[in-house]
Amino acid sequence: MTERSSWEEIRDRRMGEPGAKEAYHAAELAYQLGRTVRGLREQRGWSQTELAAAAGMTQSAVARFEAGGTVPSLPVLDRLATALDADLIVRVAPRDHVARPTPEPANRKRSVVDVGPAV
Amino acid sequence: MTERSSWEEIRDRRMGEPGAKEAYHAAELAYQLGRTVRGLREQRGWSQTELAAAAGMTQSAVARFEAGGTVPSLPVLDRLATALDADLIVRVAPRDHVARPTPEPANRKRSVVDVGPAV
DNA sequence: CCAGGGCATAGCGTTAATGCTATATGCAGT
DNA sequence: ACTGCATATAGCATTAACGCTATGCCCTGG
Repeated sequence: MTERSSWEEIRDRRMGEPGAKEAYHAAELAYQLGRTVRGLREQRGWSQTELAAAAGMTQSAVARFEAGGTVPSLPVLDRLATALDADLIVRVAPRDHVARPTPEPANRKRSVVDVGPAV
Repeated sequence: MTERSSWEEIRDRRMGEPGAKEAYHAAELAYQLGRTVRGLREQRGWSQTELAAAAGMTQSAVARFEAGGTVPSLPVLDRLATALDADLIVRVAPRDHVARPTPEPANRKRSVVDVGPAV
C-alpha cells in the first residue's frame, strides 16, 4: 500500500497500532535509544561508518538502529554502548518500593553491564 | 556433544565461550535479569503460570527466561516488567561525563519505559 | 561538473528469540 | 497410592533482528 516503506513508516506504524501496547513501548524505546546513540556518536564526531566499525557492525546496521527501524537486542546495544565507551543499563525496577535516592557515586567504574533489582 | 542440553548448559557454554565478549555480557545480563524477575515474582507469591498469564506468555516461556535460557528481547522484558508492576529501565549512559548525583525524585510516576542519555 | 563522504534503504540469507504443546519430575495434601 | 500444582525441558513453527552488499540522494570541495 502506498509502498512508502521506510523505517520511519515501519516505526510510525508500530507506534500507532493500537492493541499492541507492549509493541508500542518497545518501538518507542527503540526510537529513543536510537536517538541517544546518535547523539553520543555525533557528540564524538564519528560517522555511522566509524561507529559501525567500532561496534563490529556495518554502517547500514547503525543507520537502521538509529532510525529506530528495529527493536535492538541486548547484545547489539551492548556492543554499541561499549564502542561509545558508555554503560548499558538494563534493569527491572519495582515501582512499589520507595526507591532510595540512588546514592550512586556518580562515577563508579562498574562493568559495562549494570543489572540489578534497582534498589 | 555430551547431549546434556539444558538451559543451564546453554547459558554456561555461552558465558564460557571466549572470543565472544559481547555475547558473554548479554548472557550474563540475561541471567541476572532472569533472577531479578524471579525474585520479584516469588516476592509476590506468584507462580510462573500466573506471571505468564499476566505478561501474556506461557509458563514455559517464563521458565526459559528465568533460567537465562535466552537473551530476552525488549518487548518481552517490557511485558514482564509491566506485569510485575515494575519499570523497565534501559539506557546508554556515557561514562565520560561526570554523571551528576542523579537528582532522581526517587518516586516519580514516570512511564513504564524510562530511557535517556542517563543524565 | 565531477568525485567523495555520509546517511537512508532495499533485499536477502542466517540466526535466535518467542510462542505453544506436551511431558517429566518433584512435592505437598488427602 | 493418587491427585494436583509448580517448575524444567523438549521440539517445533514463526517471526524478527542482524549482517552484508549494493544503491540512491544530498551536500561539499575541487
